[in-house]
Amino acid sequence: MMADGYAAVTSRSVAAEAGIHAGNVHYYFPSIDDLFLALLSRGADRSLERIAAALGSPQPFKALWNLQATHRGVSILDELMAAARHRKPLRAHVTALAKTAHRMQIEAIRALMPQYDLDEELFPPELVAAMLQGTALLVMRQQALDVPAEHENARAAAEALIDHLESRRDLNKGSSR
Amino acid sequence: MMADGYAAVTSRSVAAEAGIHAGNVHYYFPSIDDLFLALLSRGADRSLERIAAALGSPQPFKALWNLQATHRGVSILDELMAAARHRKPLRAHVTALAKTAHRMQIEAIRALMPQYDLDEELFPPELVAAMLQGTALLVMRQQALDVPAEHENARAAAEALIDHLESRRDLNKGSSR
DNA sequence: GTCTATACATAGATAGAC
DNA sequence: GTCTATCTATGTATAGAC
Repeated sequence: MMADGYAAVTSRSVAAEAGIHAGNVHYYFPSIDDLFLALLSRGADRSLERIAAALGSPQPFKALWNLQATHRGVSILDELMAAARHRKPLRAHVTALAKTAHRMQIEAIRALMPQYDLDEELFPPELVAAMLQGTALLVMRQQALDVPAEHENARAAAEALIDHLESRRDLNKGSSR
Repeated sequence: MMADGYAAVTSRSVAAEAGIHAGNVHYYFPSIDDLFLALLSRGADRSLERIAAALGSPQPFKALWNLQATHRGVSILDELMAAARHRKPLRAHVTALAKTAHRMQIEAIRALMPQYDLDEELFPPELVAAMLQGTALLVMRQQALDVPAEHENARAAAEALIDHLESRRDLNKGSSR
């Protein structure tokens, strides 16, 4: 799926990859959508756990960035979202996961905002979340498309900015003691 | 394509939509990839023109945001990028367009940076471009997935931030005269 | 230029042997 | 549980009538 897109995931291609025979795929996953749903639900739990862990870590923004700008699961969900556009049975499940992940982040970021010393008028949690996740998504996509040199600058600059925010947060924590 | 994903674009579905017959689609577009390529190349010129116009407008960041967070062409390119992952003939053309658009923006933003009063150490042009485009991409996607209320906050906050940057730029221009 | 008909390949899914 | 075989549907593409 990652190499050739969701449309390349067929009973036969999956069977070939797994070293079994095509009919057998339907024994475990009656329909192909069931296979995607299994992939999604297995990934969903892990994904939400990882986000929760990142949000509770010592450097939440940095951890969230690392998750969304480097983790394979993000690209898989990206592909599943593309698949959900023409596979109706998937759609509700994918959107539900996206919404849950979104709300988790909004609430956690809202609680963290005071520590990061950002103007909350200009940077409400919804925007911070969208900027963080959106920038990560774009960098991941550039990486998939471009020659390596193209996206490295953006990635490095994003990490430097986040490190800057984290170090400012550390200062705030120190001064509030 | 926008409603059901690129995989729903078939000789028959296109013919039905156009009110003609399936074989006729292949008369104009020998293969389906040719159809996608035609769509891409027609969109590419327009798209680059629109980006150039935005970058040269009185409020470049705002214009770029409006283009990338509201324009239909962005979603089409998004879908074509998904298609390019498993349709090899498309891949080179899609990446070429993405690269060209990317470089145009980087160069223009680099020239504009001094006016926007941003710390260029923290915000190099590559990062500004990635944040702007990435945030727009995410908001567009939220809009496609969520109930309307979900993405409105992020969109409104992004626009307020950009308006803030634009007004600060106007002040700089005024004081430099 | 548009239609009908059709060849060909591949996908989804099921049945039944082993 | 895994295999083979097969049905059915759909998509790509071509040929030839109108």
